[in-house]
Amino acid sequence: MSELYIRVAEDENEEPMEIPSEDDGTILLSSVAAQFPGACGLRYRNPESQCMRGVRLVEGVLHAPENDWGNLVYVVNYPKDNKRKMDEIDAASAVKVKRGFQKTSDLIVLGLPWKTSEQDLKDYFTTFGEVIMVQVKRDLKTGNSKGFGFVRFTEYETQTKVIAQRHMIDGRWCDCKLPNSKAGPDEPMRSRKIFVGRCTEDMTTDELRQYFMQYGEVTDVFIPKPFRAFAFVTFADDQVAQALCGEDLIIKGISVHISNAEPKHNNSRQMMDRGRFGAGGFSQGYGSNRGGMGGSGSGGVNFGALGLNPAMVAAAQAALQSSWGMMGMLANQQGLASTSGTAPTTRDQTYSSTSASYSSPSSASLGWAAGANTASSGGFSSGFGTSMESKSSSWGV
DNA sequence: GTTGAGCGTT
Repeated sequence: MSELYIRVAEDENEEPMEIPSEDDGTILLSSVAAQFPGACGLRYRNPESQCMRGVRLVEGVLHAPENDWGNLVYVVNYPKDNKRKMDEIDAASAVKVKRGFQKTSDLIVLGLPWKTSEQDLKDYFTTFGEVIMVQVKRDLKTGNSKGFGFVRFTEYETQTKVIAQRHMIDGRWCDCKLPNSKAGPDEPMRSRKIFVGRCTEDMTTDELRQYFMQYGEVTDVFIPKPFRAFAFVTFADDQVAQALCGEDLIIKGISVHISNAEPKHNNSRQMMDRGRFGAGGFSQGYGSNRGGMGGSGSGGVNFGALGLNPAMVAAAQAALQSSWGMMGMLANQQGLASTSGTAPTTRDQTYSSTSASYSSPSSASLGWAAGANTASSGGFSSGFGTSMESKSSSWGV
């Protein structure tokens, strides 16, 4: 393969480092982040206008301007320099400041190479901020590393930053988290966690992390296995999570829906109001009603008579986890049916139509309805079906 | 001497 390197520097006046590109000429953000921990993008000075320009970043992939990286030196962007969505989120930092001081805690570092020493750890983490303590846990007899350790920083801000990203340490990706054993009552992760519905199976945790990085620091990405068409993403800042709730975002050409991971009180109500779940919505088995819409689907948005797609079932199952009371109970019945093997057959159709059904914010509420219809049979092409199809062409799935 | 999700002898 033809190795192509582009020059990247922390600052315009700093010494650049060469970063390898991919075979298609793009550069992975992770490649940049491996050398510049915390990086969230690249920019460069446009020779003509002398203005700084951002490098296109799509789902963790950096694309060369004009399809040619040229001989420019690119400058690393860090989250704090991001002014994009941050306007809405400025209130968040204000709140954070208001809260005043946050105590730092030990962070567990998972995934360390066997050979990494405490000095290595300290050297690495010092690039983020002042380090109070590092430990590498070892077998007492052999002295061999157990592959994890701990680190503690002086500044809470540093801790937040470190938790928010993955770490390439001595050639392995490592994660830093708040230790479980000590994370007692003070883990109000709820408001910082979002539910990402309508995920597809090919979305990896890394991709989701890369995608959601643009909105703020991501501390965790969780994809339930086996595949259930949803994921949880946790941000360092709860305001970021809140700001995204209710939005429909496009990831890899697929429209995913963001909602709160723990809508305890009013969210099931909201979903009713938005027409996503009919009154009798989850009354029928998932696998038993394919093509069984017959005349009962006469224009109505009644899920009981249509097919349930995996995203709906998944959402319902997640609702159970998320203590959505009634919705959870109803969904549980579906869960038994759907896990018995019929889900994969309908998945493909459902997804193509699900993504096609996305056209504008106002039509988002039709999302699952259209998907279910299309997946059931060909019998539903009269109504708004045509407009859906015309729009589906713009999504190269 | 091996390992690769997890949770810290002192």
